[in-house]
Amino acid sequence: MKLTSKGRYAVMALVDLARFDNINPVSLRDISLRQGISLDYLEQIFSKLKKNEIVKSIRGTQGGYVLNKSPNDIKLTNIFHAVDEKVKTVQCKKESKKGCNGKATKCITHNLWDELEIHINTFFENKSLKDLLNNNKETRV
Amino acid sequence: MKLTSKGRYAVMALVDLARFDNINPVSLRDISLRQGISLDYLEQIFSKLKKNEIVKSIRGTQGGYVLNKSPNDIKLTNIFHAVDEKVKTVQCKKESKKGCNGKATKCITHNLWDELEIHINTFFENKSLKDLLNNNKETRV
DNA sequence: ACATACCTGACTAAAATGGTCAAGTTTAGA
DNA sequence: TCTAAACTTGACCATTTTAGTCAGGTATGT
Repeated sequence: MKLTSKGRYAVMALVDLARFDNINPVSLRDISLRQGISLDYLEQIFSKLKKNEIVKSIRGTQGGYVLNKSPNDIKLTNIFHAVDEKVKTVQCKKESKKGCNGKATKCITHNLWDELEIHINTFFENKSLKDLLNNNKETRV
Repeated sequence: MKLTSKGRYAVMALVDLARFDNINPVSLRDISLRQGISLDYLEQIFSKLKKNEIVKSIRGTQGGYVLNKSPNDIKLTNIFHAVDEKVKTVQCKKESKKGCNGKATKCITHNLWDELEIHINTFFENKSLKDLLNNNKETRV
């Protein structure tokens, strides 16, 4: 079980964005430089964040991205969902013969994964961008 | 973020084993049939479970595997650890220029992943095989 | 007009995943 | 003692996912 870097980058980029978007939109180029994330990759990520209305884009010179909601209203759940970083515990193959369906034992551990999923999602639902901002204020240069 | 089927199979197999090992050792062939898991794959998994002293093996005809501890003492943490199903949230590349080390911002989200890891591991540490057994008694045929 | 910045989609190398296959060794029981 | 059941080990492999890169765009402020 692991967290992919796409989800990680999304969070890092948004925290970065949240810090700097007070006055002007923030360009991906700046985020790329500050966070050490490939610009091309960032573009993919922000495309998804935009589709999910987490950020707004402003084109042209001096353009960039801006948060579309207050940091307090952007939960980690939203971010991960936007970039397809799902908490997949188990897919008991939907139509399969084996696994959850066919057998008498019926995927003994089914309940377990449900519980785990809830456990993790609760964590993400209770964390917002704002929490991360506060958390890191002292490390700001 | 996802749970691999290796970890899932390990748990399923051990629950199965725990149910049937009262008198005789349980052969992987039986588990394979009951749970619909490839025998060859089970062998890989049990090899690791044995190295981690979660099960014992008995060779020869009528041989098989037996739990090495009481179900109450086998936590999910132990199982996942045995089959290398780690909760990896983030590796801030150890010696890397980018990411956590070089930059002034210093991996803004570091604390977050630590918290998450603790959150998940707590869940696994508090779940034992016995919990799963009780949980599923009613579904037993 | 032109540089800056967003936008889009195709492509790809490398790693992880989810196994299979082959060739054993050990031991109970006929 | 012979043999079949069962564990043991390690190599191998196809597919999928990941983590990007590349190559083109399009929009817009100055």
